[in-house]
Amino acid sequence: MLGSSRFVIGIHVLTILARAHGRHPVCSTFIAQSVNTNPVVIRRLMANMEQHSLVRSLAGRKGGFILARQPKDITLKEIFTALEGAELFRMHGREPSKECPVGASIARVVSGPLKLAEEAMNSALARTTLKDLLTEIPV
Amino acid sequence: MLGSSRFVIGIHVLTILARAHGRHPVCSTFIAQSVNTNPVVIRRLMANMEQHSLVRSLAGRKGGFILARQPKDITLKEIFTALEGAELFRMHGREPSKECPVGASIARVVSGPLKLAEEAMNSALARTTLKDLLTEIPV
DNA sequence: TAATTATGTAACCGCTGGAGTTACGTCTTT
DNA sequence: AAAGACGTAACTCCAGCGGTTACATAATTA
Repeated sequence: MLGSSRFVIGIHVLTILARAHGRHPVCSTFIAQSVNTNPVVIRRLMANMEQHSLVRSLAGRKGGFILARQPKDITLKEIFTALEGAELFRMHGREPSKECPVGASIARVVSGPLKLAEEAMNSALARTTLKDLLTEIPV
Repeated sequence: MLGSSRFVIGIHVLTILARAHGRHPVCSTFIAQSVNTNPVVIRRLMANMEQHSLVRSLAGRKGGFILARQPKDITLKEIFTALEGAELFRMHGREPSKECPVGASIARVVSGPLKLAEEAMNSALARTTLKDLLTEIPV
């Protein structure tokens, strides 16, 4: 299982922004109430998502967050990459023994199949956009 | 990223067993040296893998672990399921607010796409067997 | 211009889970 | 009966996530 719930929270947050898209910014306090967490937690997520050009922040009174792009152009894959990082599989904590033929080559041997699996997951995530999710949520 | 390195360690361990397949059991101490960890860590992994019929343990002197099936019939998908559990994505830690339309429906809306992504990853992992990995490791 | 209300971020705390280790009971072979 | 293997409990250490408070900074607006 993933180490954190940042991905699902990120989808939640961006779906809220998609609902307000083109109308008004949404502040971290409002979002935090929907997610049932602290506003600072939301702002920390937003920092990552702003770096990946998913959202923009507007400072000052009447500020908040808005989508940086159209809901139809933002996919779950991008959200995942922004919040969970590129690496899906955690490798050995300590270096395996180079004395053992398996230990010496396992990292290389395993990298191909794991990369394919990661790409398969990313491709699936890329098929869903925020707009897709929005259509399933009542107005 | 995944919460643990149990999956990659599991692949490592089973590859060692595949190399000895049909010849002799391998003890947890030997495996632990290759993985560079403690024998107990290995035995704990093995408990899960035995439950999923990937390995069998032989007690007593000259005991150890052997594959429960042929290397060509054990896929990375099974190893993943045995060691990381079925759930790939971690959901909200606290329940979202039901007052907000997004909070009230996000879990349901997101479940479909996430399940597809998980299945895509599993399908990719199912395409690699222990035998495939073995052919890439020097004798 | 001053009050209000946002974000940005540091700092700290508590909890959980993975991983490492020791210890010991049990089982099978020799 | 001794040796050497697994099974498992119990303990520790540590990293990372998530929650919280606090405060500097920025932009609106009365």
